Amino acid sequence: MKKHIKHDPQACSKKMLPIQDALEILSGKWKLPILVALMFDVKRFSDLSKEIPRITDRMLSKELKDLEMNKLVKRTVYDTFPVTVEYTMTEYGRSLKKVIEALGEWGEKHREKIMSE
Amino acid sequence: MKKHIKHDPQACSKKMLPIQDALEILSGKWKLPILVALMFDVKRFSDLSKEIPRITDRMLSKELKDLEMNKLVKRTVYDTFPVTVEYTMTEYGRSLKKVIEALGEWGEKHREKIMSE
DNA sequence: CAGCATCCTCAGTGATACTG
DNA sequence: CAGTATCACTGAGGATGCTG
Repeated sequence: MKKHIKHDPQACSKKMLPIQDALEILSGKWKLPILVALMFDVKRFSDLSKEIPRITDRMLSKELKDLEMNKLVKRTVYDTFPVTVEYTMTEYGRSLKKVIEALGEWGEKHREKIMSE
Repeated sequence: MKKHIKHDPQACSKKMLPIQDALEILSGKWKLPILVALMFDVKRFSDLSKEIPRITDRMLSKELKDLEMNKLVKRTVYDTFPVTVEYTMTEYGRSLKKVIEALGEWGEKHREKIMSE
């Protein structure tokens, strides 16, 4: 029933934009590792650098800026010498957890599916 | 309480791989538009080409191959002249719908959040 | 310590023309 | 119709060295 309904591709495109926003925010090689690293603890720049294998300072800096712009991560500067900077996942950032879990669960099943040929 | 629990970054990395698999499968400029186009209807190559603005044949072909490799899409060739090829979303492909919806819902809220500054 | 500036490489994508 | 072949371009990301 209702097979005659026409699915407007334009309407679909409107739905697509937020999906692509979300994908873009998680896209790139380092966003997820950084978010995971900040999921449980506040970390400093050098902590993240050590904890995330092979990331360069340049990329860490750039990705943290992106995440900060999207309000997923908060940057706090302390007036010490040399300066200390702490990165925290915001409460809003934690709202991504559900999405990430959904991705993870599907990915898990996908691994099984593909491995079993 | 339980603040003293140490969160093993190695354990986290293991969790991360399937998440990144899922992200990779949806990554790129055209995967989502193609999946959306096939969500409700079987389509032929030229249908998809028309329906997805600005996609080139080259990319359409490549992305369809990727999706087929991941068993999200099925390719059926009909022995007509010239040949006819149909692309269908598999049942398995539909299992992505929940994930995509999760992304979409978060993306929706994110738009509001960012727009409201 | 927490980055930035510079230069470089390459995978992803686009443009165009061609084919079974 | 349903692609493939070829070339060209761009931007993500890497390497290295420098700085407040």
